[in-house]
Amino acid sequence: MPSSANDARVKVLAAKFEDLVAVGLRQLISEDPNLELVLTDVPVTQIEGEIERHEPSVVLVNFGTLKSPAQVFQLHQSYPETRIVVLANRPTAAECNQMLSFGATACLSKETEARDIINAIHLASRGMHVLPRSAASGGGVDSLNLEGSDLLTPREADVLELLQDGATNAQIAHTLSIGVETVRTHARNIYRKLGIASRRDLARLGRPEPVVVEGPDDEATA
Amino acid sequence: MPSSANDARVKVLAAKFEDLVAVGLRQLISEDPNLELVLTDVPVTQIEGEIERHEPSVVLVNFGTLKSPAQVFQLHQSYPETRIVVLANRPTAAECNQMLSFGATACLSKETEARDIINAIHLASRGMHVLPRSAASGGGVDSLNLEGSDLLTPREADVLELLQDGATNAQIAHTLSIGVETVRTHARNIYRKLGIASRRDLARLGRPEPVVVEGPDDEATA
DNA sequence: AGGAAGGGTGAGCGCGCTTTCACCCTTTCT
DNA sequence: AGAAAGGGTGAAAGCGCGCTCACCCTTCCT
Repeated sequence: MPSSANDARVKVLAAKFEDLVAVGLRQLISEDPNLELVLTDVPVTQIEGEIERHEPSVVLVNFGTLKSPAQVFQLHQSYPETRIVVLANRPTAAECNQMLSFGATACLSKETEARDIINAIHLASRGMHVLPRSAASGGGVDSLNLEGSDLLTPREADVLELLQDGATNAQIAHTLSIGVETVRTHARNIYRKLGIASRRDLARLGRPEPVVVEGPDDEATA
Repeated sequence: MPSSANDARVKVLAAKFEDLVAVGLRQLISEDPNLELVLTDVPVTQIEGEIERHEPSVVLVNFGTLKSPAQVFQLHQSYPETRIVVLANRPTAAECNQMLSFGATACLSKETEARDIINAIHLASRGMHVLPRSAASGGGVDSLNLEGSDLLTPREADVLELLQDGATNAQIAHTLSIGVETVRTHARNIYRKLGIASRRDLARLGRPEPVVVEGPDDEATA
């Protein structure tokens, strides 16, 4: 064996899955001496907290139970060191690419063979991307049009950043030197693309602990 | 009993690599009981023939020694069942995506850890895509622009198909109901994108055995 | 030598996306 | 109730890309 003790076991955290899937994951991961399952059945609302607590290398999330596709984005923003592996039922190429563009490292079908899921976890733990057959390959040179579906435009990314800082539309408009109506348009498109409904969804997704004690503003009124 | 003897060992064929890399590959693959290395050090000009002879599930090709990026495309066209794993020195995201769009199943850096290369071979043998860290992930929602670099447009794919059939520019123009000048423009762009110089390169790439005995024409003058 | 092919450049048209803004409405919070 | 935010629609301008074609040149092959 070239490598056995050069690094600790890969810590894996699994979100909530269907019972059968969860049992299978537990079994498979426990069988691999190089994988360590630190926690399973984590509800989507508590993933951030548990990542903070256990600092896993890989987190397995269930596409079907995500609050929104944007949760992957938020997880990646909050914990860029943690590799996100998305398990979906029958992911389309578009879905996989959206997941990747939101920061996921791998996107797998739940129909994937067990050994391949384990392989993918290993690869993902070291940053490599794994995608199912369907994605990234349509059959030839032509029929290939992944990417570009629900990605944020550069301007939308600008607005998103300020949105995450808690700025109002008027503040964003002033900062970017554009009109408030334009900011509202960008915000609408961001919400639609990220699959959320409001800036409060954004805030909720981004923060592990809500801690909204309704206190006075701290620094926003610079 | 997830899977143990439900399928034969995965047959792997390795193209010509640097000596050290080749030795390492041989050692690694022979260590894996589920992998079978059928042939190594295959020169690029003989890959087609050896694929035909051994029918491997996976072929490892060396990006640096490819005749052109289009060789991957040609291999995929000729043997769609064989998964192509490209090993490159330090592949850029663009290169990896070009390889994928040309039909490769995985694109790896030679710096990849040994166990990950083996994992990737397994995943690739079942059609899953594996990409290095650098590819498919730029950092966030914005800086992400993979794909769309050197892909053929639908019209170019039309022209390529006829080009592969050996049609002249005039015949292609007539078939597609466009002008010869337009065909020449498409052809130029195809050659540039595929990294080749002429339709004869295309023909050479597509045929396992060159058989250019410098003799009289055999079939061109149909 | 003549024809086919290839390389370079540029031009026009159409389509889709991005960015900007405007107007309408409802919902939510204070 | 008023302000902020959100949803829907639409429109105009700009940009890039794909497709089409044209003109110039050189190279290759017979």
